[in-house]
Amino acid sequence: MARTKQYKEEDVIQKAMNLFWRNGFEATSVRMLEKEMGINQFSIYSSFGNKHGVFVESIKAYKSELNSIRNILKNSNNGLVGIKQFFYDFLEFTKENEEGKGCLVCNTVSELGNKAEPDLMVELMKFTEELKSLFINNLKQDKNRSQEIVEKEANYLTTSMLGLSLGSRIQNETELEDYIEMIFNPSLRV
Amino acid sequence: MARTKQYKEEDVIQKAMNLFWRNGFEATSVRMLEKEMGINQFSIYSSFGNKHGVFVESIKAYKSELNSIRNILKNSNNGLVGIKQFFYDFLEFTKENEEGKGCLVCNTVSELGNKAEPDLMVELMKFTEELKSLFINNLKQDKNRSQEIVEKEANYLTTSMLGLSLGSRIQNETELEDYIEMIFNPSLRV
DNA sequence: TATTAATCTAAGCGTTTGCTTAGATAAGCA
DNA sequence: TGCTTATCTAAGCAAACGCTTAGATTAATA
Repeated sequence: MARTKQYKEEDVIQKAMNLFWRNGFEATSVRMLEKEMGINQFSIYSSFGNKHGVFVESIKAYKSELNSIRNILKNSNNGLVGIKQFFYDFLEFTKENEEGKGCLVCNTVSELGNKAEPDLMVELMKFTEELKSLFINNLKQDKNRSQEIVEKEANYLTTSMLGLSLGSRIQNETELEDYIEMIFNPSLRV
Repeated sequence: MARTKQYKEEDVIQKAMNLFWRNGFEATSVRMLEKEMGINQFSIYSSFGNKHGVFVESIKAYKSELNSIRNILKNSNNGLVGIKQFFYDFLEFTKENEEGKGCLVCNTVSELGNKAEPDLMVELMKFTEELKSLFINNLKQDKNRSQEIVEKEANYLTTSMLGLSLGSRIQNETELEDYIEMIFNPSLRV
């Protein structure tokens, strides 16, 4: 028969993901991927088709990387407290290995916007929707909330996560802590 | 003597800014700038040095474009009400000419992060700081707020603006309105 | 051990990138 | 009107881009 692969695709995607996370899609070249993934361009293209294919798989890997903190939220049954914890967990998550990377999905939305390829767009949207539904679950755990207000609060929390992602890239710890604390213990009212 | 310029630099920068706003820095090529600005590459380079120079001037132009709604906030003396109005004004601003562009400064922060050239970074940071100081001014207009809480609230509002910018690129009107309303009329509390 | 076929290396494909330059053009002063 | 000189056009530079391909290598089967 024939020769066997000298790498596991999940291993090299993990490395590709970290590169995309640091640099974004456009600013990451196939030559850079080659070095970081530790395999030749031929192998990259035979395994993933093209650069876009590597990226889509990286996004999927990112989402399962996020599963650890996602599951903490999913398994919590303490309503808002669990959501607040998720905000702090997420902030820690963005700082692992290297600071100022933010969230890969949010970064991608910002970089490509509505110009993302359909299959990629699906992955990005699923991310936001899943987040929102997790928020809704936990919001419902605190009784005496109407369906209507839960929906509004979930929309608010989802967009707030986008702010946290972008904020984590340029703001200091105090500013970010003030941000999270103010979300869950607000003092503003018009 | 010699020939005179056939274009005003402020005019062509305005057009460059719109292109950068739609596409981001990397995804905007000098050939695209050439067409959009209506002048030859030679003129671009003799007027602005290089692509980066065009971009820095575009960021400055963007900031003065934002002056109209910035001044509404600056001249307001109704505290939080003025800040809330600014959030809505900003949302309208991001939709002018074309939807889903977000805020050029926020987009740039997301694209380049801490890899931005120093002179560009200065412009980006000035933007955030100025925003924060405007918020502080208005927060102080509502009496019985301590200096300490004003600082926290300003940090919160600044990061919230980042969320609004990114949100404006992917979320619908309802989600965005829920977001703003919840900021200024919060129902969450842990 | 010889055969087979997938995986490897490395060179190279055509395009596009940011930027430069030689020569044509034209505007103001003598 | 003729000279001067900055601005224009358009061609072209090296480097980097995403991607392909020919040929060497290697592991599993017969």
